[in-house]
This record gives sequence, C-alpha cells and structure tokens, in this order.
Amino acid sequence: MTISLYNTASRTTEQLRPVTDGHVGIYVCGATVQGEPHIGHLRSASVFDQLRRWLLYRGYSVTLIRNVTDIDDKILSKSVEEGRPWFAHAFIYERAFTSAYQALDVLPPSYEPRATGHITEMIELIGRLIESGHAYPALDDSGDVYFSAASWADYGELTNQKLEDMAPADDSELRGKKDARDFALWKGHKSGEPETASWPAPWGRGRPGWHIECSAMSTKYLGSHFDIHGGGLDLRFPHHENEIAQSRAAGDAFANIWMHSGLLNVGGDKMSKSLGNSIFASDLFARFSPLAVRYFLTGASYRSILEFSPEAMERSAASLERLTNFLQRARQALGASAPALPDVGQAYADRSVDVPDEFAAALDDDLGVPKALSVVFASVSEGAKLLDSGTDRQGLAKIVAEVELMLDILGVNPSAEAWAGSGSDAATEAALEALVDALATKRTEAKAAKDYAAADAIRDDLAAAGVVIEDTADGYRYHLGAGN
RNA sequence: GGUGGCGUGGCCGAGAGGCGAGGCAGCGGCCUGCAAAGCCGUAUACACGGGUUCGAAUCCCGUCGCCACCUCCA
Repeated sequence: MTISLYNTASRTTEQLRPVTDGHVGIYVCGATVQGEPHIGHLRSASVFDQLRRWLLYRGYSVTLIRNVTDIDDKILSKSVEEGRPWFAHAFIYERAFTSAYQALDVLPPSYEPRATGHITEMIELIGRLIESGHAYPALDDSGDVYFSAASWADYGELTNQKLEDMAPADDSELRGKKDARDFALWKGHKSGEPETASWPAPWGRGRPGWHIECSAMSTKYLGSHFDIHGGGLDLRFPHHENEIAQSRAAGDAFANIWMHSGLLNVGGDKMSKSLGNSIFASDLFARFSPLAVRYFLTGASYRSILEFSPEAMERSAASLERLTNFLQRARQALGASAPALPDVGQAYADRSVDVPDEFAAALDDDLGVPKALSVVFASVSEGAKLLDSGTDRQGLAKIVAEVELMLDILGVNPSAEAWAGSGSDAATEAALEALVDALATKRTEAKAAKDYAAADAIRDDLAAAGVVIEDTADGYRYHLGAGN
C-alpha cells in the first residue's frame, strides 16, 4: 500500500514516505481571523480533513496542526473600524471559524497554535536568519526586519520562478528594503498602533510578519523536517514561497510535500476579498444543510477549480439524497440487525468492515475523491437491489456498513452525529414521529376505505409542514423535505 | 515579460493509449389508487487542425478560447 500525493514543489505526484515510520505530520495554514469564514476556507478544511481521515484509515497516526493567524494589518485596521480591541476582534472570528469547522464535521486539529502565542519562537528564528546573513534590520528607522531574497539561491523553488523574472511589487518604493522582493519578517511598532499589538525584540518593539509565523509554529510542533504542508492554492505565492525560503535558509529541512487545495469560482470569477464576491459560511448554512455544503465540496477533485452557484449546490443536494434515501431505507429494513454506526475519525482501527479495493485505490492515488465517490454509488446501487429483492439481509448489512465507512472517510456520512445537532434533539424527534404517525394512520385508513381525496389531503398537509411522506411495501416512511 | 493550469454529453464532474466513471436533469418502461423512492432501459461526449499508432479524449506539433499566480486571499 502506497499513498501518492501531488507535490506542488516538484510538480509531480510523489509517494508519501513519512519522516517517521507510521506517523504523518501535517501543517495546514489556517485562517487569518479578520472576518467571517467563507466557502473557500471550508474547502481547504474539508480537503485536509479527508486526507487526514484517509491516513488514519490506512493506519498512520497523524498530527495535524492548523494555525490561527490572530495578528496582522487587517485585524488591526478592521478592529478599529468595528470599534473593539484587536484581540477581541480576532477572537470573535476565531470562534466563528471554529464553529464553521465543527458544523462541517471537520475533525479538530491535534493542536491549533495562535501566532501571538509564539512570538518567542519567531524572534528566535529571525535571530538565526540575521546571524546567517539572510535577514537584516531595515535601512530606515522603521524597526522592520527583512528577509533578503537575493541571499537565498533557491528563492522561487516552490513556484518555479526566477528572481529576475518576478514583476516588481505594486508598492515599488523600497522604504527600508535593499530589494523590492525582500519581505518583512518583523514589523516595527508604528505610533498609531495599540501598544498591546507589539512585543519586545532585540531589534525593537514590533510584531511578526505573516510568513514567519507558519515557519515557527510548524517546526515547533512537527519538528524541523515534516511530511506535508498544506493550504489554499492562493497561498502558494508569496506565503509558502517565503516560508520555504526562510525555513531552509535557517537550516530546517522543512516540509517534504506541499499540497494546495483548489480555489472556488463564483460566476466564472475567482472568489476573492478584492472582488467582494465571497460566499460566507453563515449565508450558506442559512440556506443549505452543513452536510449538503460539505458534500458539494467533495464533488470535485481537490486540485481543480470548483464553480460555486446556488444551482450547483441544489444539484449536489439532490445527489446526496440518493445516499440518504438508501441509508434510511436500508436501516429501516434491517431494523435491529442494522450495523452499528461507524465511529468517526480516530477509531478506524476498530472497524468491522474494510473499504472496497477500488475505493482505496482511488484515495491512494492523490486523494481521488470523485472516483472514490463513484465506488460509493456502485455499492449503493448494489445495496438498493438487495433491498428490492429483500433476500440477503446479511449482504445488505455489510453494504450499509461499507457505505457508511466510505462516507465517513469522505466526511459526508449522513449518519454521523455531527449532522444531527441542527436544531433537533431526541425529544423533538420523538414528538414529530408521534404526530406524523397519527396522521399517517388516518391516511392509511382513508386509503383502505378508498377515500383517496382524504388520503391525499393529509399528504398535502404534511408536505406543507415540510414533512414528505412516502408509501413503502410495509407502511410508510417520512423525511423532512428540502428547503426546511 | 515570467510561471502554472484548463477546454469532456443538457448541467456538474472523473479518467489519461484499447471494454462509454459517477451524479443531477431528461426520455421510455416496471412498481404505485395517484405519487415519491427504487429498479430496468436509454447518449452521434471529449475546443479545432494536423501527426504518431493496428488503435488517440488520452502521446506529439500547431491553432483558437479561457483562467490563475508573479507580494490582500482558503
């Protein structure tokens, strides 16, 4: 069994060969908590969660570190606009991100370091870079410290660019830089900024630059040489290019494989802050279930552009219904002999069934989620036939267990507890069931009396209340209709 | 100017030399009081032009179109 992954740095698919046998260390760039989470953040979280679950299934122990960038220019400026301290501003959005990830059943990271908690490590790293001649204090009196791009021969290795080909930055004024392509490791405190947003350092009070945070936090928790560094494709340059340069210049081997999740488009355009076309998690969840959102995100391979539209969301929700219908029907048919619900995440070692070989092969090959999903549908078709014939209960139970295991690995198992919590609980469900059952009984009586008008009226009333009732061979079943 | 990617049926979206992934939608049938769900059946798909090959959506050359990145971004 080998897992191969596309490495942005080499532009080829490579075998995963963990630095430590049996263990995979992953660092994923988390959010800068300056505003609401959007669907792009959700995609990145979902992709690396799928990777993690697959590695767990394959028997690796996984340490996944996802950081929170809780200090930067925009957090400072926006907190002023919104009239609260920068740290309170950051924490409000950190909590929004946490609850969005939770809603999507993304497993919590092994640890979630905040940038402001690691200033010491960053100062130490910057110190090493200054000592080795790869960084220098600003030539003006700003108190900044810059990384010297020209001092690192491999600068550009991640994005395959040569220093001399790089277009000059928009703000081509050098200020204290020796070269326009140098980037800030440390930003000297400015008079307008709150004192709380600065920390003492050998080269004066200030705060860290963006890139140095991830270099310091990833190596602190995963070691100077680790397996996978992930993030959205938009972080490839400059963020990851700068990370790799500064970490390697400081003597760290750093990440073996660089993985980037694809971006989302809206109406053909890239979704971005500057275009103002972001689809926010809160708006999405107001309209679609978190499960449907996550299912939508698994519809394309992780490296391709995914086009968002409400119509696409609806199509994908319809596709998801085929899955939920099957599981509901099968569990109802199996009754007490239905397989236990799979445990989420860490407990794959205790599984009672294995995933089909084709499913495994698809995920082993650079996380081929769409292919893997087609294997799920093949199993569902097979299971639906068994359901219709009603002959092979054991076979059906095995398929149900397999399907749920596969869906669980993809993070879209409708039976997972995470999706149950959306505003309902056992008591309300029991109450609903009792009410529906009372009406269903009347409907059955009306049908028996061939009073179809009365029967259909009851069905219509239920539908108006958002309850879809369907006849089955041995009675009825119901579910809450779409849009409710 | 440099770097990387894309173009597949009504739609989404895999695949990467040889049996038409899968889903959604549609059409015909079975089932149903009618539905729904499910089942069975159902498609002149690979931007265009050349080439290589017994065989190309897949490899090569060219053309056209689209997109991303080159210091805000998941």
